[in-house]
Amino acid sequence: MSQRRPVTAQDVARLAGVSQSAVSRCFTPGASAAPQMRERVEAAARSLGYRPNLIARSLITRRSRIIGVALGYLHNQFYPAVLEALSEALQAIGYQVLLFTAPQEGDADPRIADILRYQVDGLVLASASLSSRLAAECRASGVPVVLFNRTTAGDDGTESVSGDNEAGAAMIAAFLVAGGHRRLAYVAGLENSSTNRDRQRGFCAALAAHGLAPPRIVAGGYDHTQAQRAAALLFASGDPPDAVFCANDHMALAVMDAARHSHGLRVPDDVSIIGFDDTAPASWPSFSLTSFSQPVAEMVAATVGLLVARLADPDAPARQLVLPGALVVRGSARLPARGLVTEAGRRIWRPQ
Amino acid sequence: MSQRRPVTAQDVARLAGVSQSAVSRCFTPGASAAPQMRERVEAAARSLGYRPNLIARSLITRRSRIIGVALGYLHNQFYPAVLEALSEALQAIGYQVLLFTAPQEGDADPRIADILRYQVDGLVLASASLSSRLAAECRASGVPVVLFNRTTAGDDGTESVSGDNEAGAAMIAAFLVAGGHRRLAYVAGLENSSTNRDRQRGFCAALAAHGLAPPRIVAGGYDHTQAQRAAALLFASGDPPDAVFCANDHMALAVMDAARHSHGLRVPDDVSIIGFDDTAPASWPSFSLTSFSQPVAEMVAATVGLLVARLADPDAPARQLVLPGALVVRGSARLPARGLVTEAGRRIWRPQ
DNA sequence: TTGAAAGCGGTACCAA
DNA sequence: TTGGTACCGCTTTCAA
Repeated sequence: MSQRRPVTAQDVARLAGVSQSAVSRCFTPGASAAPQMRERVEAAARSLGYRPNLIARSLITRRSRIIGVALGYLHNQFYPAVLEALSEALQAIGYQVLLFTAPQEGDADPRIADILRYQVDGLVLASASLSSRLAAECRASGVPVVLFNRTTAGDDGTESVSGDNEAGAAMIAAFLVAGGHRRLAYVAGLENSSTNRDRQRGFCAALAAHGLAPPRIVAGGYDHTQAQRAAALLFASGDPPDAVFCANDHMALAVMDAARHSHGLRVPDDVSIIGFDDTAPASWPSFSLTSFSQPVAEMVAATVGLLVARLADPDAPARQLVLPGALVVRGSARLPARGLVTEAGRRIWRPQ
Repeated sequence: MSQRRPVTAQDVARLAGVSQSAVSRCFTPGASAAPQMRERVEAAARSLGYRPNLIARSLITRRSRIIGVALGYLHNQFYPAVLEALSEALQAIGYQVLLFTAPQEGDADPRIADILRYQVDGLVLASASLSSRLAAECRASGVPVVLFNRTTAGDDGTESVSGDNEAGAAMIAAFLVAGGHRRLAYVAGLENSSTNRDRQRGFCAALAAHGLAPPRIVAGGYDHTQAQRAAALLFASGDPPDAVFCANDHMALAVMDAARHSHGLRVPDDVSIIGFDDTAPASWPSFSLTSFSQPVAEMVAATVGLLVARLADPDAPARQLVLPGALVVRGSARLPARGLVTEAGRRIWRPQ
C-alpha cells in the first residue's frame, strides 16, 4: 500500500499514546526518556514506518548535515576517485554529499550560488572553473568552504587542501634532467587554474636552476582531445622534445597514445613522458606511466578535518594545507642513474 | 563582515516596508505583485544578500527538488560519465543530486534508507549492491524510484532503464563466431547483478544457437584486479580461448593488458577481446577496444523523463525501458567478412 | 494586489 | 521524565 501522506511524529505519538515531543526525544541520541516509553514509541514508529523528517529537523537545528561538493570534469579519473573517497568519509560521520557539477567552460557561479540555498553545512570546491569570488561569497554567508586541489590567488583566507604542485613539478624536472633529457616540453592544463600555474612555475624554475632552456609549452586544457592536438604540435615539429611533462595523467595518457600510435615513437626510448596525479590507469601495463602521486586519501581526510573543525568553531583561523606527494617511477621515462628507492610497494625517486 | 544570522524574508520585508508574505510572492514565479513593490523588495533583497531558504520552502511544499542517486564503483568510467550526465540533466530542470555511494560489497541498504529521510523527490539506483527490497521500500514510501543499468528479478513494478544487455551479448557472440572464433570465454561481472545475468545468458544462448560449446566462464566481479586474475586463469591454461567477452570495458582493459603484457599474446591475432559499455578509454589507441555501446545520453534522458513523469503523476504505470545499443567495432577483435557499416562516425556491426 | 494568520514536521525550552 | 508551547523560515489560504 503506497502511503500518500508521510508518517509524522504526531502519528507515532497518537499511536503510542504519548506527546509528540516525547517521540522527538526518543529519536534524539542523548535525550531523557523512560525505557518503557521508548519501547512503546519505537514499536509504534516501526509499525507505521516512521522516519524523522531531516528537512524539518534542520530547519530548527540550522544544520542540514549536507555538504555541497562542486566538481568539474569527471572524465579525469582523479575526480571520481576523490568523490568516492569524500563521499565515503562524509557518510561515515553522518553527512551526505550534495553534488554540483560545474561545466568546464563558462561561468558556473550563478548555478552554484543555488547550492547555498539548500543550507549546506559546508562546501568543497574542487573545480577550477569556480571563481575565487564565489568562494569569498560563501564564506561571507557563513558557510565553511574548503578548496580542494586548488588555491586562491591572493591568500584571502579561504581554506584549501592541495598537493605540493610546485615541488612535484620541480622534482619531475630534476628527474628528467638526471635522466639525461635536454629538450623538454610542458603540456599545460587550464590556463587560469592554480594547479597549472604552480606546476608550470615549479617545472620551469627547476629547469632554469639546472641551467636548461625554458621548456616548450603547449596548451592542453586538462582535456584529452586537446592533449592529443598538443602532442601533434610537439611531435610533428622540426625539433621534437625528448621528454614531455604533462600537467596531469589524463593528458599524459593521451600524449603517450599519440606519441606511439600517431607518431611512431617509442616510450621512453624516443621520448619520456611524465604525468601528475598518479591515477589508476597510470599503473596499467599499457601505460606504466611515471607520475607524481597526489595523496588522495590524505587530502580527503584533511578536507573533512578542516570542515569538521570549522563547523565546531567558525572562527578558527583558516588554513591552507599543502600535502606532500611522491614521484612514482614506472616505465614511461628514462631512469636516472641513482635515487630510486622502493617504499610501501611503490618505486619512487628520492634524490639524495 | 561575516554574518552569523542568515538573512530571512522577514528581514527583507522590514527593510522594504512590506509584509513577509509579499516578499515570498516576489520570489514565487507566477505570483501576483505590483511592479513597484517587486522592485522595492528586490532591491532590499539584493542589499541584504537574501537567498530564500530551500529547506523551509520544501517543508511546506513537500518537494525538496533533490534527487538521490546511489552509485557503487566509480573506478569503472561508465559511472562517472553517467553521474555527470545525470547531474547536468537534473540541474538543467532545477534539481540537485544528493549522492549516495554504496560500498561494492556488503549491505548498503541501512545506509541508503537514510537518504529517504532527506525527503528526496526521487531516487536513481545505479548500484548492483542495493537490494530490490530496498527499491520496493522506497516505492512504498511514495518516492519515485528508477533503477539505472539494472532491473529487478521479478517484474515487481519498479521502473528501470537499461541497455539491451541480452541482445548486445548475443550480438557479440554472433560477431565472434562470424570472425571465425571457436574457443570462447566469458569474464563475468558481479554474480548477483542483473546486467551480468543478462549478458551471460545472451552470450551463452547465442553461442548455443550457433552450435558452439558453452564458453568457459571465469569470475571477474566487474573489478579490475579480479579481471587480471581471470585473465591469468584463461591464458595460462592448457586450452586458452581464442576470444574473450568481458562483461564490461573496465574488465576488458585489464584482460587486454594482461594478455599482452603478462602472457605475450597479440590482440587480436592471438586472442580477440570484446567489452561492454563503450567507455571513453575503449577508443584510446592503446586499446582500440571493440565494445557494445550503451547509450548513456539516452539512458540518462529516459531516466530523467521517467522521474519527471512520475513526479507529475504518481499513479502512472511503471515502465521498464530497454534502450538499444550498437556494437562498436575497433581493433581488438578479428573482423567478420561482412556486416561492417559506418554510422554517425562510428564503425558498427550490423549483420544482414 | 496586499497582509494576517495558519501551518509544514520537527526541536528545545519550560513548568509540572 | 514528561507534556505544553514557542518557534525554525517559508508557502498558502483568506479577507480586506
